[in-house]
Amino acid sequence: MRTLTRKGAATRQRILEGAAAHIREHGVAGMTLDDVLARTATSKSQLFHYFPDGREELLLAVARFEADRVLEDQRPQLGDLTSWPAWRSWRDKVVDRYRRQGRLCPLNSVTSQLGSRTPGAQAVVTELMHRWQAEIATGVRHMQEAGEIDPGLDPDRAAAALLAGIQGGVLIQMSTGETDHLEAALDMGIAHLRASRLAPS
Amino acid sequence: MRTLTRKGAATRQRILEGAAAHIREHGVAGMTLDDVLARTATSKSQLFHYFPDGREELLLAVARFEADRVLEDQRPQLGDLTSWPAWRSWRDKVVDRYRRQGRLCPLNSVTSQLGSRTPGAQAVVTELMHRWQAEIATGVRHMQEAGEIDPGLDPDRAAAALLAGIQGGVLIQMSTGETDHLEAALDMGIAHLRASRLAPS
DNA sequence: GCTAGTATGGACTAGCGAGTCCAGTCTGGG
DNA sequence: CCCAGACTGGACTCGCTAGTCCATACTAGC
Repeated sequence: MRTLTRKGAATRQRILEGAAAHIREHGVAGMTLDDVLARTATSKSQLFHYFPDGREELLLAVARFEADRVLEDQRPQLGDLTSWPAWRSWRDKVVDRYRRQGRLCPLNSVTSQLGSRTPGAQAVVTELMHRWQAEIATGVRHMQEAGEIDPGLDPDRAAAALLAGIQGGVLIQMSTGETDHLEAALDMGIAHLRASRLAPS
Repeated sequence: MRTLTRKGAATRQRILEGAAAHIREHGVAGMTLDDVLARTATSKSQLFHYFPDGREELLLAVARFEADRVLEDQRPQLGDLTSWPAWRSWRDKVVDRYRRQGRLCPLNSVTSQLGSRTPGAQAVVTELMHRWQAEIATGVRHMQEAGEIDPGLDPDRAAAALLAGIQGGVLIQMSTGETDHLEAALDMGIAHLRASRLAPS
């Protein structure tokens, strides 16, 4: 696997995306290597050729793949939180994204499977959270500069709280199937930011 | 298993608690039936005697066991959210509980393992969330009656948002090991309630 | 202290699924 | 056109683990 030909890269990608798709449908526990092979019309030797450490390496690759999608799916809104309508638009996009995704969260599934053993999975999630939080915080700072949010409010902490609300909303959705909590958390978080200018907390 | 003698009930309980303990330490994926047997000094036949459906039934029982603990661990504060210091005290208790628990969340672990297959696991979590949210909402109503929270605010929705923040904070803690997000979410949620009287959102 | 039902021990099975291996095919640079 | 190295097919091993089975030991009510 030192060098990949075009054909090889394509096969590797096919396996990766096939695994990701299967996990989105059946969860990690419901994914066997043979499932992926059948679905992607590949063979054992190919899988182990491109992912020498087997299942674990594949799962980690899927985690990275899914983590990248998360922020991308929020663009361009996430990077442009410069007005209240923009915040609203972002909020709607987040809700919509997770409503579409349904009850299974690939990332949560993967990380809770790989668990604490491998540092890799945790690292992927941690980095995702940091980047996500940073982008929200940037939005908060924009609004502070525009005089729309109390300048005394800590942008990182506000972003942390908002992010936690999103995560929890999605988590609850996985059990209930409803996005009520996600929406409530986002709305309350944003409402708090808007209100801060009037009544600093 | 129609009737249990005292001895039988004790054995069943030992198995259940042993499984719960093992899961808290190693996660569901890291739990095999033999692990539980070794740990609880019981035999296969006993396990299947008390949990005829085997692993799945045991896991479900553990889920119920853990779900019960969650709310109990927040008492008496959770049931007495009648003043701002009481809210603060509850907030501290929640943070402390999850800080102690560390990076592994048994419930999340179990449900994401049992996954969507069995309706049981989802039901356990859903019911826990409902009860939790209801208790928070009751606290909000108390404060509204005391004139400490804007009466125009929807208590259930506020409780939903706060609950989502908690869940997300805990989820993030599972990756990062830090309770920062949990604390930020709780603090922001409560701050928003307090501020609502001054500046209704 | 009899006996019906409960509790327990532990060997055994069966099947799944990850990972190995080797033999054969393709590809691209020289 | 040649050959080193990338790519592919698929049979095979092997460990692990859930679940079964039967023989035995206990217990409680009568």
